[in-house]
Amino acid sequence: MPTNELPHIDLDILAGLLKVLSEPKRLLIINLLMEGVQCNCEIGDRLQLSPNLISHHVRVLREAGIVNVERDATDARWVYYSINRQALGKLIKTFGGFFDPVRIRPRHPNCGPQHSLDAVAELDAAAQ
Amino acid sequence: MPTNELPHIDLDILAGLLKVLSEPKRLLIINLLMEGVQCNCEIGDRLQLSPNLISHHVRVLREAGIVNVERDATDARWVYYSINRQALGKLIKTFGGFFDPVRIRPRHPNCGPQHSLDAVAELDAAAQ
DNA sequence: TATATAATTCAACGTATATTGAACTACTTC
DNA sequence: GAAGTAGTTCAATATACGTTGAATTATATA
Repeated sequence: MPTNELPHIDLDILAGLLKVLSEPKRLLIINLLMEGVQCNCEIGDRLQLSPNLISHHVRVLREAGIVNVERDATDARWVYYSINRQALGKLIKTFGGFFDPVRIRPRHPNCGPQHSLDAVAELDAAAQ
Repeated sequence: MPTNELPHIDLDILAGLLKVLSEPKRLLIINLLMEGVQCNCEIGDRLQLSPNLISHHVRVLREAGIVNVERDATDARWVYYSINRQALGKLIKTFGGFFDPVRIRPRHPNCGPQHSLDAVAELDAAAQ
């Protein structure tokens, strides 16, 4: 009886993604990238963070598929970060799907004192 | 120059919420609660978790405002958990607002070799 | 070739937190 | 009142991870 399970949502993967996004500085970096900022140095200036710390956070974001990284064609010392649009779209779709309040079903106690009052629960369910 | 900041989104608070949700077992608990399950014991049976561990995770969810807790009226030993619909609605709204791909603006390098090509970038921006 | 620069990698540290078992609280039932 | 039950709290442990400074890599310039 798999009841109301969502199709194709691996909660371990979702948890991993959310963990990546649960870091304030990473959210700040994402916010800057969405504004069009792109290189390590400017992020460092705007957020007052050391380059290696930014590298660390961007690496986490990149490995999660949220951020793309590419080097400048004319001067390969510079690296440009950008948001992975597709990944972001998939993310909010998965997130919104799992946490959608519409999924919440009426209570159905299978133990405790309320268990014997199942009939009442059923009425409750019918009434929504 | 606050550029493209979202209105009324505190990234620290959002990060804190996502951290709460970045735990696989907590997502499993939320999933069960959405299915109508409600008491500690059944969650323990379904997820094979010890009662104290469930208490811990539910406490985190409760303190984040995601889960409601109430005791049985006739037998106060039993406690019923439920999802806070309103909190969930606000959550997906905030999440979807912040990570919405529509927010992604064209790159605008303020440093690096591309910086001198600002005119090109402006054209890019105009072309969207 | 030597120096400078942008970014990454590495090692070390401190903190936060999931997990576990035991003790405890509140309540019910016998 | 004694025993049992549902759940919580506590103390201890282990692990994960953000942060820092130093070392390293790769590239460009003088």
